[in-house]
Amino acid sequence: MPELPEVETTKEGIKSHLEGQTIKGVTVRNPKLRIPVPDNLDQLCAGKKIITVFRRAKYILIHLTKGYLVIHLGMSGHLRIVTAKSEPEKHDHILLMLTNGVILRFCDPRRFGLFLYIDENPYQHQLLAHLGPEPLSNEFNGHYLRQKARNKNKPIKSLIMDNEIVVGVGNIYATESLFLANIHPTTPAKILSESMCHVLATQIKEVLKQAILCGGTTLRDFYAFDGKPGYFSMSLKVYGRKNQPCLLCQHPIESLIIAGRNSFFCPKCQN
DNA sequence: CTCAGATCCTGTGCGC
DNA sequence: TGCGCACAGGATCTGA
Repeated sequence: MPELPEVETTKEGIKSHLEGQTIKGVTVRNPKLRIPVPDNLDQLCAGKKIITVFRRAKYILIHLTKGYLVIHLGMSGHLRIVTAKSEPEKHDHILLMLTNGVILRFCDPRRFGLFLYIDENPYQHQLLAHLGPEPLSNEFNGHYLRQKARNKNKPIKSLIMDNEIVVGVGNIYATESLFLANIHPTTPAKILSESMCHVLATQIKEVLKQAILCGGTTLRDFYAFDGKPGYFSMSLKVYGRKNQPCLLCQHPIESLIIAGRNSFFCPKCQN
């Protein structure tokens, strides 16, 4: 489900409900996630205060008076702010209860997500230590992308979805930004000129910014902290539009599997 | 090292 | 209406 805009929307939504509050306790209803939830999570969290809530890549980080919670939504996860009387449902695996009666609920049907506690600086943790730059930072630009692409033979779509190159660009936004940049998704990364890399980096930033403004993309199961969908799906230009006319030239949109992921493109506009 | 493919898991949506 | 199959927004591991 979530790419960077959805995670950003979630983080922004829960932030004000959590910061400054104290954790009463944690209920783990199902610890079986991509990495098992620590079985002493309740002891690790109870009584601690939440200092800040922030995001790095697709991870949501909760800085406690001591230690951090590291949350990843995987493919199908979402977080929701609810009140104590709200009954948890089947896939609500973790309930983080605050002393003021508010509960943060972690729901993840496919269980590809994560909910961990770490003591150390999260940026040094195994999961985050090797991540590339944030796509909306100045560090990520055409020159940087060209340097990373120049010796890579793999499709440009796979390159921009590689978290060590740039974080947060998943299948939808990789597909959309390549369309906006007029670059065919299977183009070997190394043949892209610096100016094409500049256009691509610019379009990645644009499409992510627009999606964040819309509250993310809801295709099927993404809902924000308050249960509302994201509206960027209205703005998708190629994703999911196989056989429909290209919005620029009317040629039917085609699809291809690239590195196991469905990819949509206009063969005329993206040559 | 580089890249493609399989894999973890459940729900949904489609075709028969 | 019911059933089975293909597919889904991610990330990591394996092996060619």
